[in-house]
Amino acid sequence: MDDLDREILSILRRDARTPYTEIADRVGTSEGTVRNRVERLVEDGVIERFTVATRTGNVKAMIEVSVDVNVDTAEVSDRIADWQQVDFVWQVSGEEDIVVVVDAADTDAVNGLITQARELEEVVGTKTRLILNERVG
Amino acid sequence: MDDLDREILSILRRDARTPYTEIADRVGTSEGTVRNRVERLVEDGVIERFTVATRTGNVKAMIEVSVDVNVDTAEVSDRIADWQQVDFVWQVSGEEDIVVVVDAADTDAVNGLITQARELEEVVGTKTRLILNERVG
DNA sequence: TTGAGGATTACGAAATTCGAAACTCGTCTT
DNA sequence: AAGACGAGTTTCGAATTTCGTAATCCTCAA
Repeated sequence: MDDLDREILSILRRDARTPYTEIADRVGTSEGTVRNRVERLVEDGVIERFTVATRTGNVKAMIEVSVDVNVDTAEVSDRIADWQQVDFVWQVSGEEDIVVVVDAADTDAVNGLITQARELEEVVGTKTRLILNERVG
Repeated sequence: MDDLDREILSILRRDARTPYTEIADRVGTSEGTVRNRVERLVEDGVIERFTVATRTGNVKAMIEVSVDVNVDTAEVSDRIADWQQVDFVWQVSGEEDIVVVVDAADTDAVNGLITQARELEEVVGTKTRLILNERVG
């Protein structure tokens, strides 16, 4: 992981469809080198996957979920991850145990998801933040 | 957003480098249609961007940042987004104002980022959660 | 100096993307 | 009912990108 790798990653984070040829021009090397590097980054697990960031709805939100003690947090996370409109589920340290990032049609839909979470046996509380704006690093 | 769009999206979420030709075969249509659809999805903002999910370090964390009143939160977010190791910066509603998702080499590096945040004039406090596990919806 | 191993570059072939024209199919108008 | 129209789809050749592989370059150690 040298600076060249980091430059390539930063280009791919912003647009993963940038051709190797263009990346090569921008970082001052050859297409083959960019290709080798990207292959190695995937191989090493630095690049977990090529994907698309979507916004199918109009509202994104973080729902911080507290679960009861003696609950299998991983199992609850799995169930939540299956819900439509859920982008990510993180198990986290701190006051709450699970953070759910959702992409919903509107605030009503967010509310529905919160309700759905609170209705789970294992869940003892939720705290929600609307995501007003997103930047990529 | 019909079922065909959703099928295409679900393929791209798993591997955004899947060629149009292959997507077309898998969903039973032509390359041109897949191309038109993807272009429209990007146009409409359903696909925000093509990107790579990375894990350059061993620790991911969320740093919740509170800024002073009368501070331009967007501007602070911009500055933070430029830091190495930062994946996302969200402006959020709720107790804190900004959530920073970072991907760091180790807990020391996370600590460094927290310090860096707290050293900003505008920042009045931070609260950090380690991300122990991530699932995709 | 020489050789080995790894990274980089070069280059032709294969695959993919792209632009644009042709086509399909339902709907509206007369 | 015929014709016109528009949105979406398909087709196809050209341009671009990716891919496989062989040659070259570098650096370090003996």
